[in-house]
Amino acid sequence: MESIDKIHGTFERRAEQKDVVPSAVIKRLPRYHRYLGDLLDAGRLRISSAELSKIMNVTASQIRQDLNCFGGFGQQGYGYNIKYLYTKISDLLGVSAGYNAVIVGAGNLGRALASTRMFARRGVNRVALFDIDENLVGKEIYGIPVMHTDELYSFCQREKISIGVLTVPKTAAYEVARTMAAAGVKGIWNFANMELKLDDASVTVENIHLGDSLMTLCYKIKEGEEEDSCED
Amino acid sequence: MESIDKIHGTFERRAEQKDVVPSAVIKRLPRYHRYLGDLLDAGRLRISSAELSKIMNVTASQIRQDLNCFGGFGQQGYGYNIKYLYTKISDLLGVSAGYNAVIVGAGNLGRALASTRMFARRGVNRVALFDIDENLVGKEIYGIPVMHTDELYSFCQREKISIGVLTVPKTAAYEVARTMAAAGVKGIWNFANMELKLDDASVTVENIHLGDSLMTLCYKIKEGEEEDSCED
DNA sequence: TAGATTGTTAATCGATTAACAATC
DNA sequence: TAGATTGTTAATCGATTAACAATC
Repeated sequence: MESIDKIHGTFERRAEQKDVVPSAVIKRLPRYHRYLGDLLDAGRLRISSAELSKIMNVTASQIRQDLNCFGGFGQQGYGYNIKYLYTKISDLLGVSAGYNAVIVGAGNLGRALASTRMFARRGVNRVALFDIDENLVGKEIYGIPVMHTDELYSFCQREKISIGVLTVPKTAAYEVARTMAAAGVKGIWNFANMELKLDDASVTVENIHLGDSLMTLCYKIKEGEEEDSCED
Repeated sequence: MESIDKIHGTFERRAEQKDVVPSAVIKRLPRYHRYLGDLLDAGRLRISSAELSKIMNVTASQIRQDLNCFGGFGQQGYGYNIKYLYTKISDLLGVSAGYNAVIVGAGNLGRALASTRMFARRGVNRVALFDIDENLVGKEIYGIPVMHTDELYSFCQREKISIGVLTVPKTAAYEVARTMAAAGVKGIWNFANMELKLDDASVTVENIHLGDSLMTLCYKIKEGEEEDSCED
């Protein structure tokens, strides 16, 4: 049995965030979170930077450097307590903030997102779907009520919605986004295939560009083909 | 009227790819492609690195540096010919290779992807959907035939499929991926919410982690909130 | 205590920006 | 020609890796 209490005491004392966290580190946090979650599911209690580096295909040095931006999470001679580390990264990423989200656009994509456990796993509550299709309004999809987009503004205000998921066609994206921003929504997750720019600096936009990813895949395939033929 | 012929002659002479293209540049290419496409749609003929830098929110220096990795695309005193640049980047990214793709998993996500013009715009042909649901097999979704997953292997072999889009549940992902790899598929676009690792080095995997993006959004929201309260 | 493994400094590497000569 | 703007070099900045003393 591990002496977890003792270790935690040590952790708590030292855990202080450094001045500025490099953006390169922030970008890697979700991936750490994912792998630590898997290790936790597998029943693992602790891990060294060396072992984690093998699993994640990065250098052990980078892992230690990264995790140290937020204060001493590890313990010399022992490694990292997985549960503790997972919780700390969750906190850092705002997973435990319990944000409320609405999904605007109940088409295939909106429904695909609504159906997953992605939100719940990250502490985000999907409280409603919105659409302009009268056939859908009033129904439930995967247990989530569908409301008319006309009600979006008042609903977001009333229910303290922090996250708006945008799965409407490009043409409607700006209007919906501005409505949500005006109603106090703090983050927009934009799937509308365009770079959404809002004047309101208090609203964060995360643009998803699946097309870019598809192009990167094409590039890599093409690269592979060229390498094959480079036999001189 | 622009003297495009003369400029193109010059371009062709100089357009030689440098030794190694930094991965940071490759990552940015799809974004250049997107913006140049928009400019093209807007009927623009040419653009300077200075103007493009304003639109794209990057430095003009970076644009010139990036585009120069592939040879001289621009012309001093003139700028860049948008059409020419767009075509060149398309070629670099493999858009003009005309790859064939199948989508495996005809659920909400598979259908959402099938319905978009994303593939066509990037020169990728969606030739078939695959599912194990007998109610769907034999039907068409958005004009694309749905076939049974049992036929996946022989179909990919016969129809020279280069890209496999994976929108099946996590549990089925590895089996489907290995089937496709064995049938000669060169790239797998993986939406199965897990890091797919294949032994076959000739197959490229592009993992989509929407959850990571959602977490990044949560982080940014949390950041914004903290800034507000930092008024000392 | 001895072994293991972190935290942290210093060295290296790569990416970005600035500046300007080349040239259209 | 004069003005504009690239291509390219050099300077700066940030991120990664290596190494090892600190310490559990």
